[in-house]
Amino acid sequence: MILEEMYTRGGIRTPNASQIQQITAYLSLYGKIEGKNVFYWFQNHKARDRQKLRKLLNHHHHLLNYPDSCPPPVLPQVSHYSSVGFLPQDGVLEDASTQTMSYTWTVDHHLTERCEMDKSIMTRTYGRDWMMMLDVDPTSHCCNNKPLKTLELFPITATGLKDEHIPPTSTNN
Amino acid sequence: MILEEMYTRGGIRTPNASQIQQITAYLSLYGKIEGKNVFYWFQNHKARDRQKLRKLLNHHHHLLNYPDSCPPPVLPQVSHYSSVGFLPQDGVLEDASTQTMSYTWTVDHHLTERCEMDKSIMTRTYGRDWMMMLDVDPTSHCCNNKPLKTLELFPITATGLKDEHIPPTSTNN
DNA sequence: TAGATATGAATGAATG
DNA sequence: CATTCATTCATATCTA
Repeated sequence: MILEEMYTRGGIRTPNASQIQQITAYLSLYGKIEGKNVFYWFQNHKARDRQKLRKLLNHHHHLLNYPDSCPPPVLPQVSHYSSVGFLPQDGVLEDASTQTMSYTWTVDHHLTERCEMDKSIMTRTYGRDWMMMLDVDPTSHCCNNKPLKTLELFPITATGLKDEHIPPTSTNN
Repeated sequence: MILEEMYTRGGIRTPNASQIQQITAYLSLYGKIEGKNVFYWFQNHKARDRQKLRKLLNHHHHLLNYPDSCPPPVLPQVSHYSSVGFLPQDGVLEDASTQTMSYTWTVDHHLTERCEMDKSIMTRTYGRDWMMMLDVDPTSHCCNNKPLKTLELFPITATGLKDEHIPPTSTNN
């Protein structure tokens, strides 16, 4: 948590030897620790942080450039469901959203079929980072042949629980 | 990320069966997924969130009750080092010279200076030599012959280093 | 429910 | 800095 603070609030990304020494000295108050630990921590943290960001930007990129050519690899236009009551903790999701959401997804799905260069684009833009590719389910890239039956799945029936093997659903909320 | 959005921005913590179904249906656009996956995701996320918070609060508790009887279990008052130039990415870290935290750092600085035989070199090299410096624990290796004054500032009793042991004692729930 | 075990994710440690 | 590899964690899951 301390390092996290230094990283996030302090903005430290690549501490130099001197900084590492001091940080190490400070942290050693809590237990055995070496400079390399601190070094690796920052290196890993920065890398994974950046990776996360890139992933995000990549998806954002898709949304901006192919808003209706394929389903967003990750984030489904927040504006969509948020304005449709998708996010609200409550049960708005239950009724009202069903229709609207269905609509959105339907659209996405329709357009899905045209997205084939998706991967190539990704590769072209972030070729070196294949790790990002793992985000997309290979079996259903963005153009899987899943029928647009999503809508039909919505008719939610409380009974569906068992079928899904959903563990004890604390019906609270 | 979609789930994260729902959790954070949407405030969804414990989706009910119905919600889970819809979320699952939506996510299924990206690949194979079952309701239980969504269910578990929220369970995990919430649990981890709670745990993180608990830990944080616990530390704060320590800080508030034993401000000078033991080393700060976690965060060394952000406000302090942030206003003292502790965090800044640059090298401001070097000239720590202020209040509370400063003490620690000032002392640390002194200490680090003693074990600085090849520090300057690596600072420039940034190669294998650079890492070598990090391999040693500043408090126990090159400077272990000199009692850490820092410790005196934080009267650490015996192995107070690991008071952090907070096993999954999920007393509640 | 309390163990025992399997497993995905996170993260430390390296390597080139 | 991108990747890889090994552990650790925290469940998910199964069983008595």
